[in-house]
Amino acid sequence: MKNKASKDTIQAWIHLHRAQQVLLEKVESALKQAKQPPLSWYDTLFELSKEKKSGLRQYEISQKVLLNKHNLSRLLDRLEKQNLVKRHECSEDGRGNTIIITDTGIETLKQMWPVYNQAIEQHFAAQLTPNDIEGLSEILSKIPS
Amino acid sequence: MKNKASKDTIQAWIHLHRAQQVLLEKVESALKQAKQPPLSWYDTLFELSKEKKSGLRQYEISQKVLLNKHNLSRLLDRLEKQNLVKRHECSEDGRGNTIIITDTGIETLKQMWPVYNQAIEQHFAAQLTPNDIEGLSEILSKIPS
DNA sequence: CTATATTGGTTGCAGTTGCAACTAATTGCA
DNA sequence: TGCAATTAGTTGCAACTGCAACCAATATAG
Repeated sequence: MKNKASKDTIQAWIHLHRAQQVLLEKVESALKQAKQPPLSWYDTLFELSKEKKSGLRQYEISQKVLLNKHNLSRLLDRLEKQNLVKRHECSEDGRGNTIIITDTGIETLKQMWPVYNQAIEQHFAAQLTPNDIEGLSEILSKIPS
Repeated sequence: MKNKASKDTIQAWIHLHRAQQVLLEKVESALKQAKQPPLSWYDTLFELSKEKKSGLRQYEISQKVLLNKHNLSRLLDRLEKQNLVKRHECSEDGRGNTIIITDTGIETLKQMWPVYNQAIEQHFAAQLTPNDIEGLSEILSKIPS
């Protein structure tokens, strides 16, 4: 197996690393400026909104948003304190709980989206051609989770 | 100005976001497993190693590694405590200091690189074709810092 | 059916980050 | 020159993250 990355690879890696760092910073600061919660709240609420009725188990959210269980548990504490989600007892598994988004949670999502969306458009999409975007998507989808 | 991102854009954004999250996690955990310091140390030491003789001012490092000054100052505290860098008084500007990498710092960099390199190769490059890599690089270089 | 291993989730602690306030030196401009 | 504005860097505090230890419930194996 190859284990030494070529010059090109390193270059691409650096660009990826840097682009993501820059973009994340812009998105977070756009959210902050609009007095909205951070991106991680969005990601979590978004996953929950797709299962509005049945909710999700913590380990499911954890996989989807790539947050380890410790931090997710505490993120949910914060979300719950703001009434954005609610922990319900889980009938099939006495250890766990089912997380369900509240109406306030849905509302928050709705308020965050335009800010998030606008930041993506401005700092990401506006810098690229439609072709670039399609290519990027295709290439990056090959990286396994 | 457009401010609403298309479906394709969002898809690409999600892939970018996720790929980077996954890759960063793999690299960090490879470093940790090899008992090496985190990536941010590498980035900083690397920039300093390019100016081994003259060193860099904190604000210069800050721009290069995209770390704000508060955090950089404390990162340097940690590096200095490990004797990887040294803060020298700056003759041209009494407020600032010049950071210079030590031999131990260079050594650390040398030890980290194979681990880092191998992780990039395995989790990133090995998943893509050379064409992908070149394309990715070209596209992402358009995102301004 | 019991003992053990595994899994889902929480908690305490130490380390890191972000923010705001601060000091000190430098620059700019009247 | 002399005073306000800016810049370089540090520090205190609160929030967040990672890690290890932990509890409780379920799955598994003898």
